[in-house]
Amino acid sequence: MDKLDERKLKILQAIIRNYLETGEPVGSRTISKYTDLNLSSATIRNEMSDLEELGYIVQPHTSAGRIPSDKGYRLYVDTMMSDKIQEVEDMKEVLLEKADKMETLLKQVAKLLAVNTNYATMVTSPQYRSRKVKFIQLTGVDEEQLLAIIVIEGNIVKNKMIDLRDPVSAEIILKMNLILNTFLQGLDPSEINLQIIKKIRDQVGGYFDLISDILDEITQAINEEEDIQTYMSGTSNIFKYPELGDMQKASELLYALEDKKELSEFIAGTTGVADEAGIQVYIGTETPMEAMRDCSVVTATYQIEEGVFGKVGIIGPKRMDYEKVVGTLQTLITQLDDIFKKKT
Amino acid sequence: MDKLDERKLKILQAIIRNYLETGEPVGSRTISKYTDLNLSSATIRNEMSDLEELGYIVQPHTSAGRIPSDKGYRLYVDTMMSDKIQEVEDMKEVLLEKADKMETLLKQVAKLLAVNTNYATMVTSPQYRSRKVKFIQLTGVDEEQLLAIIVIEGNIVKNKMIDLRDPVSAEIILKMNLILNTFLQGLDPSEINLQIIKKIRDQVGGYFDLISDILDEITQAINEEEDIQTYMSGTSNIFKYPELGDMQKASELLYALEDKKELSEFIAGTTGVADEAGIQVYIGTETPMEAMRDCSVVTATYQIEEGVFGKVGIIGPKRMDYEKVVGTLQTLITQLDDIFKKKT
DNA sequence: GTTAGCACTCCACATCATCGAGTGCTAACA
DNA sequence: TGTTAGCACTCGATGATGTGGAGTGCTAAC
Repeated sequence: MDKLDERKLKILQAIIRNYLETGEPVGSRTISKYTDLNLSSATIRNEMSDLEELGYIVQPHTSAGRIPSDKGYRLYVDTMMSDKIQEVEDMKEVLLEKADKMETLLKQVAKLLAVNTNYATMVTSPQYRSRKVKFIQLTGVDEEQLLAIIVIEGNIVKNKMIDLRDPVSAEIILKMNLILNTFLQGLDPSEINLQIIKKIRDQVGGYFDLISDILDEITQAINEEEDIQTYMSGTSNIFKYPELGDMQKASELLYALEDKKELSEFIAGTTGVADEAGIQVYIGTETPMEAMRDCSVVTATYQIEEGVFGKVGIIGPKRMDYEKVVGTLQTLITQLDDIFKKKT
Repeated sequence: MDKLDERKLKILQAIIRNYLETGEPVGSRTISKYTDLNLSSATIRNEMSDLEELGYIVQPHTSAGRIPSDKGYRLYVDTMMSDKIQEVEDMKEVLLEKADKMETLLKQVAKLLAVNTNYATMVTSPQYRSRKVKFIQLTGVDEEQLLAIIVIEGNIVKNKMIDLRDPVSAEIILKMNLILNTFLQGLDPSEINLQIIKKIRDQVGGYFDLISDILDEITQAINEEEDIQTYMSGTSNIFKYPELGDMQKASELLYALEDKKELSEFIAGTTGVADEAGIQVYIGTETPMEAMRDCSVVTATYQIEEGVFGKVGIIGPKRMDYEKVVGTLQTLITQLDDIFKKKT
């Protein structure tokens, strides 16, 4: 039913392109000149009337030009976007310079993207699927404290300080190290059950309180909500787009962006992989967040290693430059891949 | 020269109080009714005229009421603020619940403050003055990687992964541990010089490359810009205050807030302790940041232990409720103190 | 099927008048 | 000398009004 003929497609594309650039409703005369169709404005008007009836464009009010509807944008990003390869400056170098630490790297990514695109960006820290203990190390720091280092599969390192009720000798610590590693290696938290705890206790012989403390801390460290951090940047960019910029909307939107929880859940949860590069586009009401009804969100997935991945999201007005955003994300993901591969 | 008599003070106070509440210029008639001075509006007008001449209040335009100037606010917070003790709900419990980790705790603090005050808040992570190595531990993770754990005075734990060019035996690792600790304990990075490196090398005998790698990572870990994190919350609150809320100003301000670097430098650098509780108030142009000329900033210092402290800042409109903010910060600081004391 | 022409719509913008809060000043009063 | 009532004046905020222009839809001619 929605079959659009060649000409309608061309006109729709022209409308969208133009609107993306100017942000103002586009009229029939503009299109008549803008395209190479050599049609008069009147003809265009007829076609536009059809396109409106089909729901691809809307009129903000009678006697204004047309702007794309969500449906129109959708068609555009799905089928009409030109794959112009982005000549984004090589981001890798900028990134590597600062890549001493994952956290810094991700912050840097968010910032870089924000500066490059002029939209708001967010990056979530990688989520680790596996939570198997790879390695545990207890070390006496001083008389009162024990440092527990837990390495989880994927080389995530966690440390916990454990308060000692009574001093513990170096031998005991060594012994515990051995025993803990023997029993816990390769387990994930759900597998650390009473039986295992009992075995450990038997082996150590005594120090019940201490063992409980230690095991508590270890399981806590592993489970630790794998604090999906979200790093944002460029939120103030939304002021650059008048259609988001009236007090009301801007404040709502910023408020929503600030509530990182909901947002990151949405972005992290964008599982359906739409695109070979894992890039997904959400237009207007396609996002689950009310405050974003006038926005579009583009997400991408970066992967650190098998099963360890995080998300990158760009939030902008519906009339965002999808080509550029998608292109930039593509190169970014590629370059991140390179970085992580080298690091491993 | 600026001696204000009792009556002028009372009037100024009334003006400020009123303006803090309403946010609108206050006229003479209002004051005449609002105060218990029993003076007619005409008299008030004369006094107001004087106050204006002295620079404590200004008129946005002829035939509008007066609003306090920065100087007026300053006088107010310095001498006229009532010390009404804030009956802030006990924040301790809320905080302790989540206080498993410093980072989470601080984020929580920022959020709590933002919700409580309806202003924008920021919290900087504690800064450690001393950088002395307390303790180093190398552990082989697998054939290719070595985990270095560095504990710095104040029990800051850092870890670094070190790629191994060739496998290293457990004995060697043990030996290195011993040697590294012998030579590096109690030193800060500036003291790790060539001489010491040479000594270490001599002792280990061989493994030159590895030792360089390890020492590199260690010094890097210690120096690591002690990433003064800043956690912000409630930035969208600024929309609640119309005087900050016009596009232009709001966007500037948000932009400035986003540039955490400058902001946190300012807030972290607020060294002069003005108040017995370490609370400082910056009004309007007293802040070093241009974008904040219409804002006030209140900062406080929390201390974790001797020499380890961080900052809390509240950013709001000049007509912020100073009493409440200062009060809230005071209780917050007290409660944080309690929390940290208990933890130690 | 396409186009020129035309009446019509509606927003954006500027102009204008009005209203009211608040001032400064003067003159009278205690 | 300090206080007050009265009054003219200022100036922003608000709303009504008018005008111009961009753009549409429709009709009739090509």
